[in-house]
Amino acid sequence: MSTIKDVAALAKVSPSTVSRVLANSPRISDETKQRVRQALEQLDYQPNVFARGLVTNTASSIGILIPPQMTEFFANPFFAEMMSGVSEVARSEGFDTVLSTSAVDEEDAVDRMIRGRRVDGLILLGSRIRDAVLPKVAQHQFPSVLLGRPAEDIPISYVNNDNVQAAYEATKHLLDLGHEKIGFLGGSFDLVVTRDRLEGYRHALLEVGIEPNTRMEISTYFLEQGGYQGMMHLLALPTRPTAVLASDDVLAFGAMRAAGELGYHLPDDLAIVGFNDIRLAELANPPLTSVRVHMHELGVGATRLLVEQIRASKMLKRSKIVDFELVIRESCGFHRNHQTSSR
Amino acid sequence: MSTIKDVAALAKVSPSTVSRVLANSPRISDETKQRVRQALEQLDYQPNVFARGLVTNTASSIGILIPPQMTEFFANPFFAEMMSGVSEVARSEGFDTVLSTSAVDEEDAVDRMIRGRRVDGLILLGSRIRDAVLPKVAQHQFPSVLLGRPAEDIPISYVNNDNVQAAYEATKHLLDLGHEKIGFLGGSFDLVVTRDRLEGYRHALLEVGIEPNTRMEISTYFLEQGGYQGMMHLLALPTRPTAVLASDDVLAFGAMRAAGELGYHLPDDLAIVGFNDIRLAELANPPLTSVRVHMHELGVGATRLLVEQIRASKMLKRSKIVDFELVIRESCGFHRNHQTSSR
DNA sequence: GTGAAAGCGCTAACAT
DNA sequence: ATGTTAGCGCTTTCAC
Repeated sequence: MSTIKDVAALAKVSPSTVSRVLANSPRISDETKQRVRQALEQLDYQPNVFARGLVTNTASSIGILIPPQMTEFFANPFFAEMMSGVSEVARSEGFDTVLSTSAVDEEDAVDRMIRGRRVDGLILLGSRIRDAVLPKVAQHQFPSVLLGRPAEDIPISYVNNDNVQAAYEATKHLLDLGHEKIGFLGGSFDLVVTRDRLEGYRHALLEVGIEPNTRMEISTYFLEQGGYQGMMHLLALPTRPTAVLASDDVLAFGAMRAAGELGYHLPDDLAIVGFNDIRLAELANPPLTSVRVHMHELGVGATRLLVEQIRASKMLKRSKIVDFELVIRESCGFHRNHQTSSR
Repeated sequence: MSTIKDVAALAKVSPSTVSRVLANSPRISDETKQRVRQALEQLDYQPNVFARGLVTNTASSIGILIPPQMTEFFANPFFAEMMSGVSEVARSEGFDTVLSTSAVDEEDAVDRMIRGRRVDGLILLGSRIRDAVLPKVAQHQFPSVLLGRPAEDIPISYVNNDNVQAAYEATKHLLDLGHEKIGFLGGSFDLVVTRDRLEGYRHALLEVGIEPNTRMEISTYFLEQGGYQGMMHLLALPTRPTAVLASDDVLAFGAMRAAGELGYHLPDDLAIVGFNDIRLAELANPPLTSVRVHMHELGVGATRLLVEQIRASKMLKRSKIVDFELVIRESCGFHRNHQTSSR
């Protein structure tokens, strides 16, 4: 393993000169650069990231903070697509991507990442009410981007969908189809995304004079199994919903399975709308109407915002709202046209 | 940001004593430990990973090398589940997980990771014929585990399924159902996994006296769209297959979509078997028969093997074959029983 | 335009 | 049981 000294010796210059060539300093003569580069090549030199990091205080890597509860992170195609966007931008900007899964103590994980200087910036997933991580990064003024939006007024950059409006439009679609008993199937009510979608859902109902019924609003865990259980719950109600807005396609799939097992037929007996429009939504039986949120673009946008902050070496408060579209398929009636409503 | 010196000053000891307390050295008196720990706490000390890494030459992190072609990495639930296994073990063993996506030059990425000391070990994905990365890690004697098996005889640890046997059994199942024209839908023929599954498929055919027909063996890209195109190809053949073995559930989904669009009805007109048994296989229409490969366990096994090598600080040649099961569902006939055949 | 020297924060001999 | 010292490999003043 050759060091900068070895290169220097071979090129008959000092280590500092090699370092300058590495940084492509304009103050080094072309001739010397040539010679050093050749030595670099010959010794197949690779800089030691620790030595470099120790002096520059940068890690050339960004962290993805996966909340402890989010075991579903890896299971959900939503996150996978988002990650592909993150990874794409990170790589092209010269950053590695570090996954931080903090089983137990999330705050501790943040500390390790930030203060241990392991990463230069953080992408935060899934904000919740009274989130402890957000104030922490804000306090440290650590470059960070939230995927979602902060619940409280915390100065942090974020990339989000307009979830209130999206849920509003999706619910409106169900109302337009004549449904009056519409259920809501979401993740934890502590999650901002759940709250926002619930708000949009309620708003649509109220607008046409339907009083939201909390019995119809189910909070469950973000997995197929959660959707299954939630749907069983909804269908057991004295007056069951004829339509359901699921806050995630995977929940919708679970709901469809529950409905199927009990002999309900979609879309005749029951309409279902999902969220995220993962690739398999189209392949479900029947194909699932879903709100497309452009997951890849969310990841790209978040990472761009993050890199910008890292370059400026400070926390910025910026935000970006990514478009959505309601993709209408057979799961809530045979409107064959791929009608979209965007903003 | 407090350093070890600050802690030392506060606790009125030397930096080395603090370092020893951090490492929980038995040679430090309980009294001193107490005092140092209090100082640690008070200053909210976090070790600088670079300084530590520079001297210990360890990164406390493992890398996942995602091959350039594998854009499908993130899109495929297979990898997501595998990652959850990796991440689980890594975290519990005190390692961070670094994702390395090398758009262009994979060998270069390996160099950066290995020689830049960015990670202590590597998990390699998707080996292919004449893979350039494998010899490289072997030459460096760098702790690594391949997910799959090496094509050539390269001394490297790996975790794999018995893909030959799995494809054999899956094909046998189709033969037993009376099919004689069976197509194969796989990824690149350069991939060892494709070759192995193709071998098992051919073996099953030959065993009952059917000569494999290369026209029936399609190589496509590992996405739903690839499965769709491949299936279109197969169905356009003069004598179309009545059954298809897909080397991935996502391919199978694409194949199902193609069949559906052309008006074929599963399982009457066409039987399909997939690979991996991702969660959504059960939810497809009809539910997809698939070879369950225990993706999570593959990730766990690979990471355990890797950590072992890192601890031994050398490359080991060990391997582990993870069981598979053929999970029979409606996509190839109504054998309702969840019959499994394992080895 | 290039070299010498200091120092980033930590660990690990080597002392005592 | 604890302190002193050197040094990991690099960047960056400060000289010249």
